[in-house]
Amino acid sequence: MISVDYKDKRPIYEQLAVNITAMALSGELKPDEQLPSVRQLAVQLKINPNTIAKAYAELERRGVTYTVAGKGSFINSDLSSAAKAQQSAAENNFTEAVMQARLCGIEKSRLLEMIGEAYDTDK
Amino acid sequence: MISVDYKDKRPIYEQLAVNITAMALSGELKPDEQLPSVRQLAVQLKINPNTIAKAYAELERRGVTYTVAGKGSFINSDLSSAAKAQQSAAENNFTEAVMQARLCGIEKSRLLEMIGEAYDTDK
DNA sequence: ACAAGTGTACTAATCATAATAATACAGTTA
DNA sequence: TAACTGTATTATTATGATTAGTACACTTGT
Repeated sequence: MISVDYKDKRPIYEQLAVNITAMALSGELKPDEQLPSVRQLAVQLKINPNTIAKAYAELERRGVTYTVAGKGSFINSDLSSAAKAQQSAAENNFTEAVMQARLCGIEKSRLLEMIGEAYDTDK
Repeated sequence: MISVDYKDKRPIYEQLAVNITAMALSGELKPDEQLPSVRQLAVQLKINPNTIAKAYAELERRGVTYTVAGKGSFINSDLSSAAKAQQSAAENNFTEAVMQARLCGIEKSRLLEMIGEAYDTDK
């Protein structure tokens, strides 16, 4: 389900874009499946339609969706570029986390331990 | 050297706090060593004294420094609480990065590879 | 043709945060 | 006493996110 977390410091439109991208990549949203309309989702989440529109514009810019004038926004069938971008971002994030941990004096063996746990966590 | 990066999206006062904390934990700043004065550092970095003051207040709140009225701010000799907080944050960040990577379909073996490289990087 | 729905565009107003600016104050030091 | 310390206060500016309201071109179903 598409949702928004107000405790999250990221802008709402960014949360929506990331959220929907994840749902598309996981298959929870199928290729060519139509997203809820801007106005409909705005009512559902009780936020401004312009914020939804901004998120949808971002999704199209990132290659996650395509737009048909007068019809709506749909999940792209080719998500390879979005998937690559996401993986690249995740790898950068991971590398940064490793270097940060090293600077804190965390041993490499400890990181290896943590991977074992974190990688198999449900969530 | 204490510095500020305007390309960084984090607030200046936060950058300063993190920067000085890292210098204290690495030993680049010794226990009981006096930090540059609010006004002096403001001139040096060409930013407002209030921004420095905010960073110094944060550092004291986080247990990195102590303040002597009329004298200045000094590095705390006991940095264990700050070190623990920093390590805890780094571990959380690392765990998040691992789970994000897994969600992107990155194999565990790939992460193990990347640790080998990232952990030994200079920077 | 018509009405209702789609995304998009535009301007304005509001709000929160960061940063600047200019003082002022209490304490310390020489 | 003079010059320095951190701190506090108030006001102002800048920026980004969000809200608000409106308008437009397009598609769909009647």
